[in-house]
Amino acid sequence: MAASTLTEVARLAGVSPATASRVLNGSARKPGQDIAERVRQAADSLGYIPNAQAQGLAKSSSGLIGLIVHDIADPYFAAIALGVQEAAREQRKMVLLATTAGAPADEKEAVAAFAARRADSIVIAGSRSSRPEDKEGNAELAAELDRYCRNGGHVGVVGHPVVGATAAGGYHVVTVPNEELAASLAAELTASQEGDFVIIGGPEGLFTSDDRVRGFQRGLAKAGRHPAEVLRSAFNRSGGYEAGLALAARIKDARRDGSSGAGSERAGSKGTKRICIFAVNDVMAIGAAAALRSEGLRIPRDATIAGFDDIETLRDFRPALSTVRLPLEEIGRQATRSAARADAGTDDAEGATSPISGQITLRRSTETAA
Amino acid sequence: MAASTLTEVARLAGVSPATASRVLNGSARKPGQDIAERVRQAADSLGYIPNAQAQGLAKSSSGLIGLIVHDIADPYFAAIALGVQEAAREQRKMVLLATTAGAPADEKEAVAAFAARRADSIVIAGSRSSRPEDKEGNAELAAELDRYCRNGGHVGVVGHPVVGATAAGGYHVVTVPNEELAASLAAELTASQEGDFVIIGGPEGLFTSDDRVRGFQRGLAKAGRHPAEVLRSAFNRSGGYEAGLALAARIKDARRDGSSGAGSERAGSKGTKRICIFAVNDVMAIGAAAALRSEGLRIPRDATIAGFDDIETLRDFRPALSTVRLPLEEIGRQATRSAARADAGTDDAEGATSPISGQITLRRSTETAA
DNA sequence: GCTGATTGGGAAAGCGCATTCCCACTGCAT
DNA sequence: ATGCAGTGGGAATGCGCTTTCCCAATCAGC
Repeated sequence: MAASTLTEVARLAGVSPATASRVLNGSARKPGQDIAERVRQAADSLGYIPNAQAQGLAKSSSGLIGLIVHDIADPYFAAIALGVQEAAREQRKMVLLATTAGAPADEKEAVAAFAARRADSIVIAGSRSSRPEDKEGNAELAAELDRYCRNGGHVGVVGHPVVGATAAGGYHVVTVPNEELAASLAAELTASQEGDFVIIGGPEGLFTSDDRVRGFQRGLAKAGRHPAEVLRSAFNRSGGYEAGLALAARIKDARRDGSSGAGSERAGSKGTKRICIFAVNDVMAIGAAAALRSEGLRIPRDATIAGFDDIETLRDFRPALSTVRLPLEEIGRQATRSAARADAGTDDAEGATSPISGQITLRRSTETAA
Repeated sequence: MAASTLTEVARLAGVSPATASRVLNGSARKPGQDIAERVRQAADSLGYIPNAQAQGLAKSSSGLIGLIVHDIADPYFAAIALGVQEAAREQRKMVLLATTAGAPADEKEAVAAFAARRADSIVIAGSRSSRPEDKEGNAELAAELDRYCRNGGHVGVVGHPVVGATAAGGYHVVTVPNEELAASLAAELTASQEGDFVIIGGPEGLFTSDDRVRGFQRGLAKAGRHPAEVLRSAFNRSGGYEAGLALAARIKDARRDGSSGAGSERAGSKGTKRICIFAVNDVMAIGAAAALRSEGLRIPRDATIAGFDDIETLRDFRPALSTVRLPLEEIGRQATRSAARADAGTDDAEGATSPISGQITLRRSTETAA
């Protein structure tokens, strides 16, 4: 038994397909009460479900929102995805998910697939990169996105504008003040941290990471500190772990070198106060913390550490992680809404979404009292 | 500029749409080399992207896989989603995501939406429930799923069969041996835990939760322990937290009552050894642990605790959580594959996926040495 | 009671593609 | 030279729906 069609419903109700269509799927013209009733009854006696593909073809709009993330299992993206999902629901649309591991080539492919499905809008989360090896991929991605926009699509971008995008009206970026927030974080930290700062960053060229690094350095400079050394590794937990391992070795070395003095200074003498680590995201921070711990170092005793994002699942981590809270769900919602609003032709200035802001959240991992 | 169509490409290449279709989208008939080349050039000079909706309409298959989860931000579901995503990619399909908070009514709606989009298969993760208030919703959900199956759809179910499903060939359940694993966990725990066991479960009627509770009790019984008391609360972190708060109070009371004796016994005398808490999933366990900690209790000193799932993001939690490792990604993959295989008409017995198994993983949170 | 405006329903033309059917042509064997 | 299978391309149909256009019937206004 194949799914029943509008025509069957119409026949059963004794009306034309046109009329059936008008009553079942909101049309401007409302058929008479009696007829409408007949059609409706016929419809659910047959268990009629409209074929969205056909509807889409006819109306040329699909009710689909494409979402591109690096990794849906990463809580950062999962939170954004939840927001997107909610916004989609408001618009009575469904979301098509693509995970790309951040590879521009895959992202391009995803965009093409979304375009093929005539997604009404697409939301692209996850940092763009400007790494040389991604250059070509980025260009293709931008071209694909541009084409999508020129064909009437709208894309909501989380964070940074897409590199090389030229289609004017199609892009709607939700700006996340990564740099400012990182600067503020640095400012607050300098108040309590006496030792040197070290930054664990993602690969160079990853915008989100670069912004946060830059902001943090700026904050340090403003506070009269010298710039932090920057360790680069993968933008995930294991990246953080690796960097953490390197730092652990260094901390231990420093301690050994200076261990001649009395035991009053906890992290060696020689002017080397306890270092403060800033990892550009929470997941990396957790990885780094795990590495330190595995090397017998304790936080905040032997080193302090701060992250970024304030991932909900990680809030129960101990010592509680100092970080910058970002309204991830809201970010996802806004990206989705802004793209949709433009899609609907509503004036973008009207009901513009409030700018994203974050909140410095100092917790145990950077306490210096102990 | 609207997206270009097959017809335009054909015209530019000087061939008929039929031929263009044959060369651009794999058909049984392969046009000649020269013509194929002409068409392909025309296609990408126009930036042609096939309209998947139209293709779907014509072929009546959409290349879509519907995925239903309770909450994509829950790491459990996120991990499954990742597996589904991977399997979808193998099949060159895209996944449509729906989050339903576990409400059968929403799930029914999601199924209908998937059916409307003619999803080739749908994967439904997240525990079904048999709670009385969900009864009606469940029936409707089952009806909707049945209808979807009768219309040729295939559904992959994670965990428990859908209640009330009658369509024979359409369902493919990936069985997770929750009960057995919980029993094994109990068995292993009884070896080291001397005190009473307490179970923090989800709402009664949630299959996953019920299975784990039942299995755990069975394991206890087998080891000659008396059944654990079962505390019920929400199947998420805050549920665990609440229950944890209640337990904390109880532990403190017990300790106060028996605090007359010498300080050698850590958790009061009076025969009340330190209790062992089994939370039916990791997230709840973390919540409970947080509650205990907030009440000044320490794990495993004042109480031990174990979870279930071995959520990756939670592995860095300290004390490390004893739990049961479940191959969540693999579960997602299998659910997706089994539904797809049936869809493709491949013999299901052939290349049948290996049964899911878990692994008891004891860590610090249940250590009794300290 | 007649005209013009309005309403309410149906017929039909696509939306973009796959696919079946048909036809012209080639190459081979007879 | 003639017939045949085989090959490669095009015409046409239909997937299920929306929407424009058209037409009959109703209503108001004079």
